[in-house]
Amino acid sequence: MLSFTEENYLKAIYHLSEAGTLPVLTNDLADSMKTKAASATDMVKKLAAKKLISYQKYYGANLTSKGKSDALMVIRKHRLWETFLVEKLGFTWDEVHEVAEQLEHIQSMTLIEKLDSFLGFPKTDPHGHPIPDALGKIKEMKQVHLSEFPVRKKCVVRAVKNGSPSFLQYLSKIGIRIGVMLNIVDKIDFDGSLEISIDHKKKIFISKEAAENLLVTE
Amino acid sequence: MLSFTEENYLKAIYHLSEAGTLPVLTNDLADSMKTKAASATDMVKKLAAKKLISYQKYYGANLTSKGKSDALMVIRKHRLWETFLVEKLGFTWDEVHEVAEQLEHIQSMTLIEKLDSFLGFPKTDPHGHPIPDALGKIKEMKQVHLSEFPVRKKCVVRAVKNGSPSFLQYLSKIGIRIGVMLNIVDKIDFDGSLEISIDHKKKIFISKEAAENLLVTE
DNA sequence: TTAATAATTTAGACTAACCTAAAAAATGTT
DNA sequence: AACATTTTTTAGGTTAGTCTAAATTATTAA
Ligand SMILES: [Mn+2]
Ligand SMILES: [Mn+2]
Ligand SMILES: [Mn+2]
Ligand SMILES: [Mn+2]
Repeated sequence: MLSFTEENYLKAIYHLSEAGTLPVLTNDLADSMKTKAASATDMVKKLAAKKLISYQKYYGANLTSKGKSDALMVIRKHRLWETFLVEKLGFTWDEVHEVAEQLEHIQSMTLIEKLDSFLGFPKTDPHGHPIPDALGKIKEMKQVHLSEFPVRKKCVVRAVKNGSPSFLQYLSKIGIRIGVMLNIVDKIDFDGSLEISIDHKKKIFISKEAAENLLVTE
Repeated sequence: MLSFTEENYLKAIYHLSEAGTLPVLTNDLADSMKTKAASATDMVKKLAAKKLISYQKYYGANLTSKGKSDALMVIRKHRLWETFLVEKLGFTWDEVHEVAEQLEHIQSMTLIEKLDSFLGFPKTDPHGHPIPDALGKIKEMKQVHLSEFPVRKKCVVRAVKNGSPSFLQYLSKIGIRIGVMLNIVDKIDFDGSLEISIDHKKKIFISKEAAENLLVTE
């Protein structure tokens, strides 16, 4: 059985290999875990000994298929709990991540399957992120960053990329939620900021950085 | 902030001082924590340094008022989660304890208050045990062991004393649940076993030990 | 009231996860 | 190709929680 820490490292390696390039480098892993490179080295050695990653000195780490499915199970739990907190307990989407970081480590298959059923087998979490199924299969969605979307063509917000509380609170404040319809009215060359309309109603300017953290589809 | 282990020790000290005589002795604490006396000694020293218990060498430990309220908060969480598992997720009463042992350590006051509200502010958990309120106040119930109850006088099952899965499964099998009406038809002098009727219907014999672990009221 | 027994504490050691500082390897630059 | 810089690993140490074995204190019995 894995410790909380081992589970957190596996999840971090998964997310880093999703985002960046393979293999996952020690310094990136240490940053992501808010720890030091020496500690990350200790842990990758341990995970490699458990065959959850393949690891070569000075080269980096890659999840094995066992490691990947363990990581996906932690992510499944995290996202199901976030969904529970929002849908059933009335948390807002900016409050749930921290609590889910703890709940994702509860050890009980029965619990997570019953929770999934209680929630009606949701496909995505409150941030629009896909929830892996009981077998660890995750449905990749072909979404594009709002910053790359064409001007004057309506799109729907599907997910946030950066899920930090401050970004989520900002989105709530300006009326952007999952499912909302956007339209890029104008793109400002100077700084890459966008003038957008939200649900055909109010127009507002958002920064390039904000637009890069919104995932949309047609 | 307390570690999982510290919380578990505090809870054990609370339950031992509830059940037995004060102060709580090292060996009893070690047994209850399924560890060794030397480890229990280490921990009582630490808890005493944190002013959660008073402790004198060779004498034993008593909770301070801070220690008691911390213990009661863990118990509140444990019992609310057990209630959630049974009421909302469809667990049976013999399955929930182990999972609640993990869930009781999740750190979030907001979470537990929202959970309480979601459950409709339950007063007791699935085993009939009282749930401390948000201030740590616990409502003591004047219940009596079925083994001490008079013959041929109807009573209602309010709680189980021993909550082990095997006892709970046995109770389910013979149709004893919280709220069921019992009547002692006969008391067997030989071994203290009881012949009882359940809900005015079927009659059955139960052992003295079983009767000592059922709490009833008139 | 002394001796035997039981309970408790101390001593010393282990593991997981972390740290800092130093050494080694890889990478970049002239 | 040689040197400088960055990245990564190793060495050695810390803390929380555990253990076994030995020492100490308390309790019971002769
Ligand atoms: Mn999250
Ligand atoms: Mn999420
Ligand atoms: Mn329980
Ligand atoms: Mn209970």
